Amino acid sequence: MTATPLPTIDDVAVAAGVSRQTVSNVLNAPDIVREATRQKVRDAIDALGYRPHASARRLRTQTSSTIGIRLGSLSRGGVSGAVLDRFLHALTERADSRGMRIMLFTAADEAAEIEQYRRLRDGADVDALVVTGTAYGDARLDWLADNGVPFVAFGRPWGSADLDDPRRPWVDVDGADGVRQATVHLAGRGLRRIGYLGWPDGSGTGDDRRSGWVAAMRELFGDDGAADADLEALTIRTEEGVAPARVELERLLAGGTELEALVCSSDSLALGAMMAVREAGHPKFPVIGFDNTPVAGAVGLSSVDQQLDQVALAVLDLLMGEHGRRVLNPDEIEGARHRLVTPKLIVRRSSHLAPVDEAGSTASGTNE
Amino acid sequence: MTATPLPTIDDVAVAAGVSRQTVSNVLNAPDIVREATRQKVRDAIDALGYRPHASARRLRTQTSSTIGIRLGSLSRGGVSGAVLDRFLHALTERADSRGMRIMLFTAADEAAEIEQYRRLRDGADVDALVVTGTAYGDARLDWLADNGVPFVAFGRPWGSADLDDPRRPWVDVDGADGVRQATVHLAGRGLRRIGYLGWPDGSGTGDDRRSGWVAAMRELFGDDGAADADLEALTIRTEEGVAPARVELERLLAGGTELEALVCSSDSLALGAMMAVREAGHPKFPVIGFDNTPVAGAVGLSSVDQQLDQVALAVLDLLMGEHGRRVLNPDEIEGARHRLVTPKLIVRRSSHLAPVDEAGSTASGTNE
DNA sequence: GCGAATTGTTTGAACGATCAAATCCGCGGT
DNA sequence: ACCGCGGATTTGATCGTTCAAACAATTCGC
Repeated sequence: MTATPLPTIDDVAVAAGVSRQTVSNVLNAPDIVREATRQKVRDAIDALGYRPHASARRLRTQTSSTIGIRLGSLSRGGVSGAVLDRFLHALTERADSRGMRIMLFTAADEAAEIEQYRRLRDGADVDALVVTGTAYGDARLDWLADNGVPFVAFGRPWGSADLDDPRRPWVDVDGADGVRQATVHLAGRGLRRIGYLGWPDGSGTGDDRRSGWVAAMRELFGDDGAADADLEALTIRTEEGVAPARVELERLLAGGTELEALVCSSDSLALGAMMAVREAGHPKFPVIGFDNTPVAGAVGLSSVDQQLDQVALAVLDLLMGEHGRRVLNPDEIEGARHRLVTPKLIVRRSSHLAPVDEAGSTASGTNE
Repeated sequence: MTATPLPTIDDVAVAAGVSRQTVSNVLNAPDIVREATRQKVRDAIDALGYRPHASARRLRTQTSSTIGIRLGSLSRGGVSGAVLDRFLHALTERADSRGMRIMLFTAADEAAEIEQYRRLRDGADVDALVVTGTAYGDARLDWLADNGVPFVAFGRPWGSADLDDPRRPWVDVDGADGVRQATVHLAGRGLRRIGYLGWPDGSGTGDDRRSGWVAAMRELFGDDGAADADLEALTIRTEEGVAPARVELERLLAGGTELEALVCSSDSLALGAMMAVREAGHPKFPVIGFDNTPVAGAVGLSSVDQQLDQVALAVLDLLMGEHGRRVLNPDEIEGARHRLVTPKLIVRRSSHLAPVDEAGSTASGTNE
């Protein structure tokens, strides 16, 4: 009843009447072995149910076919935590189709994360790492670049002097464009006083998103309606989270406002805002979020989708080349070392929490 | 500029003036090496920055210190998909503290999943697997049990004749108890006609949850108020999802109902119900969900939390023993081969979407 | 038809660790 | 002194694979 030992490459070799190496070649370089032999070996492989032992191969090739990614701590959950989770799904699927696997790890802080990088690298556990949640002057990217560990950041390395630095490859979502799409969409419905609800200045992502709104407003209404002062008046800043957004909007509504619609830098903020305006008796006040989290779908909130599948695809392209099946060394690279993915506005029309349609009609407008 | 080769155990041995094996012992069985030698070796390890090569160790020990888990396809996302994601977080953290890593994989269907199991097992990629989303007569569990692959299911193997079958270890959340807690909580606020909104009969999880409500109603109101017929009348069944729940409740409300509160088998259903009753002008109608997803927190929906961290802990206990640091063979086990985790009701009091407090007071009631 | 190039296959060595058995060492007992 | 004993340390073998070089079998050019 004890498990039978798994067949090794030698068992296959004997069964097929060839040598070890020939079996190995059938698996790794089929084109250099003669057709007849190849078939003979394949039959033996099938007959024995042979599978190469991954660890042995890794030891020999010094490669793991594995990509590591940190799964942040539970605490940081929140509504937006879902973005990382969905990225993870997409990455796992895309990686699988390239013969790669995803390994998770955790770390309490930046230092611990770098320590994990070191362990994973030294133990040859991973061929490359995916870094998320990049911040100004990210020490993790420096460490990885300095130590020659292949990686790609999801999120621009904002602090870096040169975004084109080939040593710091990245993929990011064009937040500015997403917010621009949302703004243009609202303007297309005849709205003019479109506000922006975002985070305090200083976060790369936040500033980028707001810039899309600023650009759209200028483009749409020119300098008369969208002078700096006007835009500043239409901007609301608050910390991330449903509650902060709601409190902030309640205060604003209490004081009276001319706002006609709101574009937000996250679904959390959008949801908080929606709850506040709804409470204040404006059932049709349009709000658009960012991230297209499940929550948005559930409550019918229009939102900008990050196209995480495209992001995952781009990450792998950067790590492995267009069609490669192994991670490339930093010096084997060619072409651009970064990719900006264009997000997509998802328009929803739930009439209960955020009806964005004009006067009861269910007419025109994109929908998914 | 090319990466310096990593130090091996031999380098350390030379530096410390001892043999390979002694270095190995310092790492794996420190107690059998003399104190003085141990320190000498430790110093050498630090000086060289040595880390054991994981693949080499795995090849020799035929062990991978890795647990595999399937990450379902993107499509099945929805609000409840978040449960798996949060479990994954918890599992990763708990596993890390036991020296284990989590490896992800995907599979389109059950057959493909079993094929992946085979690949992972044969390649010695994983020591054990965690199976989620168990269904009646789950072929995956049969395969794993038959092939002697260590695993634990998250979710009871409902179809199995014998839930105590030691060959099919499982961990699950006591859904019945969770729903019971929710029901008792509502009754404690003076409500009597507490309805149940759940899925169609036939799903193990769904039937289990409803049974908790049935038990609580009987216990609370005896046979007079909670005869089978009464309970049936208070039960609403619909497919999973926000929209189905909402439609169903709208229909119910249109026809008039005596319902005073609602306990639901998922947050999605609860959210749909909440939207419907709110729309119908019952801002204080209490609703309680299940799963405690981020959405629930965001909209202030009371919900039953699955205590996924406890689930993760139990999974590892079952796989590795109480304090072990390696996965045990199915025959090394002792004690119960399953664990039922008691969930915890999280009471929220957002007054906007589901105010459950009595007449404006913010008084008694547990909160987290 | 013979050496040279070409193609296909085999052989020894290595990857970096752990296991199992052998060796070394100090010490107490007769 | 000698033997035996037990703990500390070392030595040889091994895990399953791929690399690099050697070897065998064809084909090619003239």
